[in-house]
Amino acid sequence: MKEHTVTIYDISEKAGVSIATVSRVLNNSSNVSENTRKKVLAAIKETGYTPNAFARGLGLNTMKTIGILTADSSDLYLAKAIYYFEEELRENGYDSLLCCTGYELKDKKAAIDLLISKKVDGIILVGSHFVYPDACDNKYIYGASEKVPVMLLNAEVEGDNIYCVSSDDHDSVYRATMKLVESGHKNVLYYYNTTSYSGHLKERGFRDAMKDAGIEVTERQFQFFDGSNEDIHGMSAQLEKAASAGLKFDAVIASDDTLALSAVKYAQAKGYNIPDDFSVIGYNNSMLTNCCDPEITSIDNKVETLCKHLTSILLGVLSGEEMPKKTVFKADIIEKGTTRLNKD
Amino acid sequence: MKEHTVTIYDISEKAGVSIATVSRVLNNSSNVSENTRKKVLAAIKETGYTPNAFARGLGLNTMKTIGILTADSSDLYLAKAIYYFEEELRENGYDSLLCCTGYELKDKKAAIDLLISKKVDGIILVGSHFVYPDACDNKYIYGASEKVPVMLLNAEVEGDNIYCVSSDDHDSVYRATMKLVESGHKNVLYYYNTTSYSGHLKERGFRDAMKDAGIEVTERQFQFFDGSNEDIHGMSAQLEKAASAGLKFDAVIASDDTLALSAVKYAQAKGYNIPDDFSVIGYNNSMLTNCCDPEITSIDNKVETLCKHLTSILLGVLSGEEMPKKTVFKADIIEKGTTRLNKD
DNA sequence: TTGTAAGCGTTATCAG
DNA sequence: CTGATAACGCTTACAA
Repeated sequence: MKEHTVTIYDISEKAGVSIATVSRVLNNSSNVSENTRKKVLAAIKETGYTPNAFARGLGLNTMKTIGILTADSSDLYLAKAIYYFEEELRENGYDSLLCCTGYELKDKKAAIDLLISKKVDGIILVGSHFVYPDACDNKYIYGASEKVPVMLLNAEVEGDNIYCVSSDDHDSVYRATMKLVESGHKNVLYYYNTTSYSGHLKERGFRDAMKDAGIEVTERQFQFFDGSNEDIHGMSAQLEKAASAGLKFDAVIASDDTLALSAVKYAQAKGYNIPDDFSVIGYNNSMLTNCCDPEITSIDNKVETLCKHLTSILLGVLSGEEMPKKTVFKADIIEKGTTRLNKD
Repeated sequence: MKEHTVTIYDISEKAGVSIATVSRVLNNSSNVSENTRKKVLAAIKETGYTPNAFARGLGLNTMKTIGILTADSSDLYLAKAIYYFEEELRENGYDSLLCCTGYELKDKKAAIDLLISKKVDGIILVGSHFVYPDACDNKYIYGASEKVPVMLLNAEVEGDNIYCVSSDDHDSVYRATMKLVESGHKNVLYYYNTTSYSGHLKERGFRDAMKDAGIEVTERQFQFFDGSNEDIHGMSAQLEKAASAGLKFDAVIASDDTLALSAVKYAQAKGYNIPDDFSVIGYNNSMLTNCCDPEITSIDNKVETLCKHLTSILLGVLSGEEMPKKTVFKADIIEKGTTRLNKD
């Protein structure tokens, strides 16, 4: 008794109609008499028939799938973004093909090619790591955009069929730095772990604020942490090392909540009183900010808002509408226990 | 000038061979003369041709895709698991279709149906939430297993074409509880936030350990937190409330690191000295355990190991091999600063 | 309102 | 070693 997967032919036979009619009821297509529709639906229910997605894909040239690329789906921030994308897309009938690429350019290229060969309808690049300072390294994005719309979260690339949604990182770090300075901090350390596009913007924000505040900065104030995203120990240790090498700082502004948390741990190990002796500002306003005591003041770049907007733009593009190529949101500074910022 | 996507016919024409031959070189199939192979490859390179995945899927009845279901891809633990799955699968030529279902049964059913209708080659259910105490609620898993192999991470269901990989949650909590008791703790509170399959095992482990230690437990010692996974505040508040209602406890064993972290915050707010007055053990040994001071002793259930094993079992099943239906790993107790456990 | 038939782009089975 | 040709299961003009 060979298992015969039920096809549209079986249904047509059982219902006593042609396959075209079956297809019509399947697609809620125009003009099917209530009577035959019922017959067909009955046959479908009886057999448990489901249309073959490949055949359908072949005919329609789409399987309603969006490729989501991210360096690391287990990163707190990226994971959140993926979550929102997946949710929004599915609510609109699209599935998500996920690719975690790591941080190597060649792996990103490979993943994007693979997604395109699998005929995704669009591609979302989650996180600023996909855009490189050297324009040449961004060619692969243009390549992809020739085939399908490419959406960037927290990054910016100009081009046909490329759409960007981001948070104004320069502005938010600028404002945060200013507040720190205005509340009396002279020696602010900038602690970062990414040299991506948005990473540069953040750093720029810091530099510009210091400049506008008339405070000289030295390169030692810029601490780059080059290790795992989860290595809180290592992060604290680096601050400790910098301090014992003579670097003075009474505040840290971090490009990421993890770094901020490590700064809190560092300061507490030193016996500093937060926020009186020492201030910290993080980035992303993730749950990590609530994990220590006092809780961490952090920049909230509203990932949910960004993701929902990005998705709606993508859906618009896919249905042929004209959509904005670039959308920028302002971030909020969420003040908690690691700062005492004078004014608003 | 209409854009004509290049097909196998174009290649066959350009190379002066039949489409069958093109297909053969495409699939490294047997017996193609070196000469014609070259011609075909040249034509392919010249045109930038890529095979149409849908057509291929139609013929082969697979697009080498695995459906990954999880309640919440932004949960720290689940996100890690997804990361490992995706990585392992892609290295073996499979893509991952991700579905975040939330915690509602009906949404899980819908998602699984959708994945099957998209013709995935297998399904991975990530996290114990997919298995319900009431067997009736697990029918949907059997339904899926009739179509494709179903893999469960941290859950157990017996059935054809269903494979389970898990960590021995009962054992690990049992051992952790015992250590706590042996190191002098009489009033251990069990703090949990899930009633899933593995949740029950953990609780069982706690109960059995207490029983074997000859310590009576009251139901008040079992605190269930029914809120967001990220609501550290709420979690601490619940402990505070229980305490002020007269519940005495000098240790917390948590079903999750988040809860453990909230216990640390609670104890520190109370001014307790950890680990001298108060001990805490978490679960998952996630980065959260390193976020506070002292750092949290936690049960490491080796998610990476589990995921890699699960994937290799799935791959085995897909290639027709006989594979173990149930694989259980022992967890480790990683002792850090929130406990002082006497012996090993 | 319904049916017929022509694709969609592969793979696989035969012959040659 | 290579070429016809029949699936694969569905959508969609075009006819009726």
